[in-house]
Amino acid sequence: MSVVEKLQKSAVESLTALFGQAFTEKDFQVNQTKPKFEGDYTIVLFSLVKSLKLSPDAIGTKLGDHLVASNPSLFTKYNIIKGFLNLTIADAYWIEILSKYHNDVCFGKQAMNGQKVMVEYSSPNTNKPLHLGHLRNNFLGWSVAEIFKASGYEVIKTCIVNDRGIHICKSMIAWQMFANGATPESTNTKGDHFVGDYYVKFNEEYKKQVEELITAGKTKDEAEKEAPIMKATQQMLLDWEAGKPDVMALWDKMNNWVYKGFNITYNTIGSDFDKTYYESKTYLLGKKTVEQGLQKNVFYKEADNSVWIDLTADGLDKKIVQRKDGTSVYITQDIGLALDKYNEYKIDRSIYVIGDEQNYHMKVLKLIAEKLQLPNAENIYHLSYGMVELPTGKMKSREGTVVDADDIVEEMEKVAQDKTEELGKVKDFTAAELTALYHTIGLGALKFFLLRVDPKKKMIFNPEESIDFHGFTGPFIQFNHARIKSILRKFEVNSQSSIVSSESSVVSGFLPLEKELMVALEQYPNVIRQACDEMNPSAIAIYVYNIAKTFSSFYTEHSIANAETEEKKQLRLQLASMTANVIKSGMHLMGIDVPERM
RNA sequence: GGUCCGGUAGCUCAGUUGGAUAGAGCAUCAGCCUUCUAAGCUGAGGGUCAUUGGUUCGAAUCCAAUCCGGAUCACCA
Repeated sequence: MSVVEKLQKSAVESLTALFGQAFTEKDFQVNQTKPKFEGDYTIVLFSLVKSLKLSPDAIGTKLGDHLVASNPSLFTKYNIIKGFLNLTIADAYWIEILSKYHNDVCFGKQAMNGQKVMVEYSSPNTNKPLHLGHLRNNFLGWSVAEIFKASGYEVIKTCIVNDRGIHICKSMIAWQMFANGATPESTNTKGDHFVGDYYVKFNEEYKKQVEELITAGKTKDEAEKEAPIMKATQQMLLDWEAGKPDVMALWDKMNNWVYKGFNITYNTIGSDFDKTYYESKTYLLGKKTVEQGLQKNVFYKEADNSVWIDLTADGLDKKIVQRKDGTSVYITQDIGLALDKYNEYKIDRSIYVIGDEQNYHMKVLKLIAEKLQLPNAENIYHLSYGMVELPTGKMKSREGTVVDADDIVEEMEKVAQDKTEELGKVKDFTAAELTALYHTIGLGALKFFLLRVDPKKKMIFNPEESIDFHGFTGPFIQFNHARIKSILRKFEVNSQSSIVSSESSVVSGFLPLEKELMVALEQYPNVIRQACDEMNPSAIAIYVYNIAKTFSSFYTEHSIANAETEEKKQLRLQLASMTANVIKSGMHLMGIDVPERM
């Protein structure tokens, strides 16, 4: 039980004993006491005034007296200022609860809750490499999955690969036209970039052909429809759906190039999946669900044989779920996939990490799933995140303003290298150790940058200024971890060392910064719970930063090695050790490693 | 036009179910390395919380209207 929970429980008991009516913890609010006032936690008294018909001060005095008298081991004193009851928690209680928490939480001993959650993220297209927006998706999905794990869920990470459709055919056509048999190997190009280049070439050629046709007197619409390269692409899509062997072989070959490239990127950024779905397989499930929907009268058929659902009663529109030629559309594939996911894993919750541009689509998906009465339809959840934009607006591939994932990772590692060399603190590292360190710092900076913002909000990335390594950043936190580790090495404290016992004489009187650190450390489990409830890694990012910042102030103002007494030194070593553990654990939840030295 | 999301310091962002004098980082300015790693610490300046009205002991937070910005409303995925 956390300090706040304990306080709430005590206050409920005291109020009930004092006033003879039933109270719950919802009848009053508990906040952390603002630094300018004395105390650790504050009960806001205003909400009790009406039901008790007493002044805030009168309630506060009675409650404060009763709390201190009945829980002497928990509260030492109180004060009341303008309707706020500020309570001071006993020093010994901090030691006690921290020592318990030190064993429970820091080393991942969370009990499983028996629930299974699936997190789908990444969802790449196989016609172009990953960009900055994908990175936000990947980091978010991975982190949310880890936060679920830390909260006791069994987690299945999945990826749906969008490996079919007209856009894939564009790359294929362009390769046939312009490559002369070139391959990633022959050109020494990463597979996904290689294929992406042909996607770009397609668009260039298409644009050229359209302009030629317009010059020849066609309208824009006609030109766009009649451009030979577009016609060839549409024919290829039909051939693909018909399973024409040479088209299938080319498709297979080019997709494998892309997968090879993706795997390198995923490996670099630390994304991994327990299960990968391919749209080329799941789209076939569409037809079956449509038939079932027709039988249940959830869907209806138009005269031209196309199949629809009417969602106007739910405030949405009519949506097509199957074309008149019998082929399935986007939404139908997703329904099949949702069913498939459940059938295979019997999941309790299904999370989709997808950009907010698809809010409408996901709303429709969930609604249809519910109307079809698919198992667990109500537990489908769209974890919607905002787009990553440039200061000039959205990233546009046509204008060449897309920030490539591989490029940005490499750039961050380079910045980490420059900075590290400049500081010259790890000159004894081997080349391999240095490479690993640059990767840890560079990728850490990038991940922290993308995860520290509330997922729901769109965010702005300025490629002109590289990501900062100072202040509210990954490297700052990593730096503080390395600093602590340096001290712990010196005094041979390992992370398992037990905390100062509560009987020790050291427990009387903490410095403000010592207390601040303890209060913050104690909150870690609550922060994980909150991050899990909200599916929001930024709660972790903000928390871990605050811990690191508090430690940094502490470190500068007070010496650990030369503490006033041996007991103080032991206490500070323990606090430092726990801080390092919490930093490491919290950063891990965001997929960020912390170095021992930097 | 319908629906949804957003607007907090020059910039990027926090701000718990309404609570005390709205907070960080970057940038700017002034200090701090003989002492556990200065990727650091301390301090200063910087705000009409888009606007207006309402709800109440109390509103950045809840409600309504307005203004501005974005997303979406395909037999594309």
